[in-house]
Amino acid sequence: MHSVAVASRSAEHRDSRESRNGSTPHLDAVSLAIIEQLQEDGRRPYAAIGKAVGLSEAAVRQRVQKLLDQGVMQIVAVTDPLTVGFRRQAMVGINVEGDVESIADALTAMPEVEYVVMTAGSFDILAEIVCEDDDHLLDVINKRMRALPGVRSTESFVYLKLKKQTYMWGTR
Amino acid sequence: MHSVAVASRSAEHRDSRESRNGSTPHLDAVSLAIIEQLQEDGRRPYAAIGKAVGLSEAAVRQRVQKLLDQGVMQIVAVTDPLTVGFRRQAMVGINVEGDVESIADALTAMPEVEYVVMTAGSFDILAEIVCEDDDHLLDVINKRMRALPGVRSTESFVYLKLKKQTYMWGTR
DNA sequence: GTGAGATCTGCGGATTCCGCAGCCGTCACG
DNA sequence: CGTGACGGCTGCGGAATCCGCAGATCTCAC
Repeated sequence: MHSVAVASRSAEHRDSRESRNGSTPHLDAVSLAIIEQLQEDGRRPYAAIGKAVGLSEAAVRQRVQKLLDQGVMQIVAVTDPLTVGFRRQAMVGINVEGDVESIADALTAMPEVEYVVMTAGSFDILAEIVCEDDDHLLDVINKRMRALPGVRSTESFVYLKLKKQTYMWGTR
Repeated sequence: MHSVAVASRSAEHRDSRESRNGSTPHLDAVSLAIIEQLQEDGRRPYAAIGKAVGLSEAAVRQRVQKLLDQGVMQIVAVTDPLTVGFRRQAMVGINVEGDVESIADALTAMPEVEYVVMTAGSFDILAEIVCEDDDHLLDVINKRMRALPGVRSTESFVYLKLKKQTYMWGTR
């Protein structure tokens, strides 16, 4: 059993070395498994996770802490904003002239903007907005987003009903 | 101090009664505050939350359990899928003829679909897809989504870079 | 007014969290 | 080849947390 543990550990090292091609800080199979456990239940005890992935409780704790520190993962409560008092949400498609990334950064700085992604297709950027009411939504879109220099046009999709929202990738 | 606690409790009751107009199961100020605490840190101890919102540890535990059971909130680990090995993501705008909700339900049943929302605007539905590679993405969009009866057209926005992803509404 | 229901509190006992020391690999360097 | 630094895992206690339960209080309905 001891030799098995050693073998699996060196295998992980091989994995982490191979996956160091991208800019993102590696991620071996064990950390993946830990993340999957926490995607099922963000409060699952470290000992239970350790049993599931074949690691001691302390090792799981150290890895989780590292993943959090590195920003690879965050453990949070998520809700349907509509049930929490945010009446108006919208996805906004944006076309940009000039530097797309600087516009995206400007959007990122807005607290009402929950989600910003650069895309290929008929929009350069998609941004999700969460507001308390129509006035607030209108203000953000027309006064603040369209006022950014370089924003050529925007198209809004106001949310009527949220049907699905999961965070289970890797768990299927 | 005892009378103060009683007063605040009856105030909460008033809140919950007022907010019972929507179809969603109420949500008083204390539960809101608990959710905010867990949005900052999903593993925060119940006692610490209780101190912050003015409730005993056991009461916080009962409320959190209830919020989870009711599906109002979930405590999970969230990551940037790109760092976890899912190379291709896309937002897909969909136009529907006939019953929009049944199409949305069909999309919800697909494991690759992370996010489904019914919208007003030039799309009836927005769906976010998370896939491992281009083949997988192509398969989901062309073979499965466009094959649904009632789907008139789709437009895809492949993700190039995720710039922001937060879950802090209510905490600002 | 009386009982059902919901929610909060307080309290042990079991479980979990957390820091620390020690061990064992790998790697770099002389 | 040896040696020292470093990262990661284990095991171990003590402190903190979790969890179920019984009792109290308030509301609501009949």
